[in-house]
Amino acid sequence: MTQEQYSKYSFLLDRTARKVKQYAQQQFKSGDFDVTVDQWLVMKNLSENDALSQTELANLVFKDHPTLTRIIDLLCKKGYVERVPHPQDRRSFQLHLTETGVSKVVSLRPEIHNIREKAWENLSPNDFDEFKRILDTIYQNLNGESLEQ
Amino acid sequence: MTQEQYSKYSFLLDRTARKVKQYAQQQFKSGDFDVTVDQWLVMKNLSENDALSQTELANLVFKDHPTLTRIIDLLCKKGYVERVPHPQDRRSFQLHLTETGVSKVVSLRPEIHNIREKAWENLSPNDFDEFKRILDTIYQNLNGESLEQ
DNA sequence: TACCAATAGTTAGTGTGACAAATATATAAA
DNA sequence: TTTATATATTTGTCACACTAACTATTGGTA
Repeated sequence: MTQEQYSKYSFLLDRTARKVKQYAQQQFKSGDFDVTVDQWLVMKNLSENDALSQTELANLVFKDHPTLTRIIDLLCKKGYVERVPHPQDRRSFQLHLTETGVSKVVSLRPEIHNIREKAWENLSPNDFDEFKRILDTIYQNLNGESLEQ
Repeated sequence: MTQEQYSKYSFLLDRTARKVKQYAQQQFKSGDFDVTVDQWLVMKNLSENDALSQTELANLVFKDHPTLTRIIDLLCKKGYVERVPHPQDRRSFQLHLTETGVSKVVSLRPEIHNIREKAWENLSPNDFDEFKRILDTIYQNLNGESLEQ
């Protein structure tokens, strides 16, 4: 394997990830879901874990704080999420889905599963295992680098 | 494999791709490369194919036209790329690297290979083949969908 | 108590990605 | 020639990623 190849694999990874996101976003749009792919990810996690702080949620979805702040802003505007002041710590909020937000998650969940399925056609169960193992290896190779410096 | 899993794999793919890009960008920054990861991709392709039009280049790097226009704008400002009017077609340009751009590519190429290599540690040659096959399968599953509608 | 470091979250700036619409030019058809 | 259609690029808008800088608050420590 020549060094040149490493850049090609990085490119391929980026290209495919963008395609997967773009495809999902197009389907979200044509289905009038009223949320983006990333907004959905946030709502889904909130539906499974109530009263998270923004920092806890950011760690769950692997987004940085400024990005999450804006996504939460948008979801609040849309009426799907509320920031509730933390009873003890005035710096932080407890996030939770509104009634509207909960029913949105319930109604979208099965549709989104169908959309996500499309990407994984023509792959075997073993392929999924391999794929996950390789992605995790790559992630770990690059993670924690900042601690070593 | 339950339906729920498909979303998890999509998430894992997105997370890893972002990590790979973020790691490279951090290294670019700490090395004072004066270009971003995507700007580098564009310059590398221009160094291998001179006098491309923006459309041809966009197809090579899988970016849409507005995105490429803005990346080229930035590279022109930095003095690495020039737009030369096409001799026959006044709508389009022939892109080429300036002298400065060429020497930038020459000097950065080996450093970037080292950076890219880091992501692929602890993986076997067979893993690379599998990874490429799976990524290509996913891409093809979602590509051309717009033609079928 | 007063100070100080750490933490939670926001804001600002830049770059990128996707999409729609606009402009200019080229090419083909009537 | 005029019209219609296609192509190349740009502009505008919204969303997301990352960095750096900032505010407010907390908690420990002198």
